[in-house]
Amino acid sequence: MNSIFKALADPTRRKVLELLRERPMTAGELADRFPVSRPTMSAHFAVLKEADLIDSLKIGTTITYQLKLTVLEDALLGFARLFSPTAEEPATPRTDPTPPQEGTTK
Amino acid sequence: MNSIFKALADPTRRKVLELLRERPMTAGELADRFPVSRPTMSAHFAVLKEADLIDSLKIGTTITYQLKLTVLEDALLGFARLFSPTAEEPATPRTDPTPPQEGTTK
DNA sequence: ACTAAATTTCGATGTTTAGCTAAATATCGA
DNA sequence: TCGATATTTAGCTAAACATCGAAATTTAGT
Repeated sequence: MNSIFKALADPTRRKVLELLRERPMTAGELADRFPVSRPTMSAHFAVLKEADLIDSLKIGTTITYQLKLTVLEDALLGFARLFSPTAEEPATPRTDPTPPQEGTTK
Repeated sequence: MNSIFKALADPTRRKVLELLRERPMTAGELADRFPVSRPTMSAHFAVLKEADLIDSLKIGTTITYQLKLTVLEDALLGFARLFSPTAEEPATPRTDPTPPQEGTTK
């Protein structure tokens, strides 16, 4: 829980999550969109993964990252609900967009 | 916006916000509930204030802090909505709990 | 086996942050 | 004005963090 907020505290990482909202992307693809080095991006990915906000799937030499939407939402809404228990309901009983898949890169 | 997430990244600060959810409290009152020194708590208050998440009102020697609920909610839900535009609506058109008050301590 | 490509790990550096104690500031009540 | 109380500022240390370039790792293709 703390790790999620820590992960969200950095603008680069938030942007990464936003990019992954649309579709999964490879590490290189993501890195190309930021003005920092690849090792730096790699570290950001590690933080996001540590927080369980993304999944990684290795295919050949490339690693594809995918947003774990439900984890992010549960954390955000769970926290928000702490402050206004009446307000935000679970709302969309979403059909889990995470397909059976455990590609957690070894 | 970044300052808000930075502020939320620390567990002590999140707890402070939770305490203020119920009612405004003085700096000393809050400090008594944490196992850290008053100066340290003061620094946390400064971060929360910098992020515009709390208001301070000085009466005599004591400073009362109050949660700015709408700021917190707007940030949280605004960000959450980035990821599932369909899901969470503004919901409760809340009657602003912040009374006309500009006690921003000097 | 060799080479190229994608990504991470390693080691170093500068910045930020949380924490402390001690001192300063402000306000109240006597 | 004095003394007590509430809070912050100042000055510090230690740990955490973001960043880099260079090297290591892994895999694909020839």
